[in-house]
Amino acid sequence: MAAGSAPEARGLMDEQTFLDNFNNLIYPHKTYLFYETERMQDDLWIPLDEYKGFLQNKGADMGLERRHAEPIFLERMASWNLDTELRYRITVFISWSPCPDCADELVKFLRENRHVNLRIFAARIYDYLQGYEAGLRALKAAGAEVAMMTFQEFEYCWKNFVDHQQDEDKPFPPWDNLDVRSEELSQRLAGILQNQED
DNA sequence: ATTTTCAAT
Repeated sequence: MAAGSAPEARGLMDEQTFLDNFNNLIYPHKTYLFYETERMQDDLWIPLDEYKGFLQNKGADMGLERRHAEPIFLERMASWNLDTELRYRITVFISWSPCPDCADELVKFLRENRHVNLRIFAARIYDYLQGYEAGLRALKAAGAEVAMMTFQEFEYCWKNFVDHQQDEDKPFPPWDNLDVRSEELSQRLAGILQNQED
């Protein structure tokens, strides 16, 4: 894609939207999801830039049907018609971890698409709905990697999915207590994933 | 240990 095209067309998010929605200390009422795709070739993962970008959940505003970010992503992925003879790795960075229903949908996708590996990094744990722990465990059991975003992932997204306009080398500005919160959430997630009861 | 949770008021 041309370097001069609009940020949105290149799959880039503006800086403030990123900082406002991926901050792991606050509780926004919306979800953003970055995704990128790689294909296995000669034992190496080759990035496929045409399958890289981001999306947001759809709200009840404008009379639209409410949809979580994950079904929108699954629909977008289905439209790619990835070659079942090849091996793909899709990495998702999502501001809220999948709810139980979305986890189930992702699990179903993984069962039906064995040629796709899925890695999910979440900024925060969405624990509002009953059964969220079982949903996360089901994702892991289906072969997905599930982890919390740490400084490394926040910085990665900043560099790879955020539009910095003139200042391409603008460093990621971490918020206070990013690391402390990330560590807390990682410990919580580890406990959830290790727990056997469903 | 903590909570504001893919809104609605």
